[in-house]
Amino acid sequence: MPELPEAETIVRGLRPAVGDRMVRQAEVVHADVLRVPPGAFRACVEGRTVETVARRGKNVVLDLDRDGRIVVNLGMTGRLLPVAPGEGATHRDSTHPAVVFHFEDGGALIYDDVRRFGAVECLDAEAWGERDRALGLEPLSEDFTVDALHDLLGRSRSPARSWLLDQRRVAGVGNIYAAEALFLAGVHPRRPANSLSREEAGRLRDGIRTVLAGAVRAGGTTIRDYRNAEGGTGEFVRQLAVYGREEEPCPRCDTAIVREVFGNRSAFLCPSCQPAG
DNA sequence: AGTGTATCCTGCAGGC
DNA sequence: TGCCTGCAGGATACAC
Repeated sequence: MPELPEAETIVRGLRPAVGDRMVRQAEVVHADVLRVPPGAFRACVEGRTVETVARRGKNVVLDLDRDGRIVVNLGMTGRLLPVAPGEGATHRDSTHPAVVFHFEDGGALIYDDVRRFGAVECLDAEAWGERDRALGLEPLSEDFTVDALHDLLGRSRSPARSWLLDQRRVAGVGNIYAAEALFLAGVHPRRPANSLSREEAGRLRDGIRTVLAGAVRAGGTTIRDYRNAEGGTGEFVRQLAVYGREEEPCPRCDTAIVREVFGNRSAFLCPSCQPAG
């Protein structure tokens, strides 16, 4: 998906576009991105006002009046496309609309998703609290310390890459940034999480923050589908060291980058900078 | 507890 | 041109 930097970029683009607007009607084009029947979803959102836009992990959170929230997980190909009032509730980049929020002022917000792996939910305070607690540390927050990371890593023997993809531990890292962070830390993706020394945990913490912050600055990474709220691409792809660069030279040592498949996903690594256990 | 596998769905690139 | 296979920023459920 859109990982943390893409979600953050979308949130920043959406803020000026959707704040203080009342949802007059939610048009459900593809109910499979909902987790409840369309009628229940519509009843939850219609007549409520979007107050602010936030992010939690990879999720875009639209805060509603009366303590409700629209929570959007963009899956692999989800997009949130705002439409200004008077533009007719369509968007030139919307090829596969799944849910269209029609605002009272004539504007709209389109949730578009080619593969429909994403999810759009309307949660009350309690359900959101539960969801929030199920998600792990925010990697760009102050809480994400070396001690916290090292302690969490120590509780699991799963491979470091799989560990990073689990949103219950650290929220927001996906396959691209896991590959990049592990490269920066010099840690092989298959290394058991609990085998990382404190020093390695420190490098991993720094690597995660460096790569996520850099990607936010570049507006995210567009491989194919990702677009920000303005329909533009993310330029971090130029700065990727290993992801998608099989057989290309490692930027640090020129050794050929290797692709290894495990846990159903491709891992990319430099066999020289990231030695196996 | 961890892992391999399958599933949801569509589109695109590459090989023949 | 067309057909086929493999692949994709995610998440989950299942059998070992």
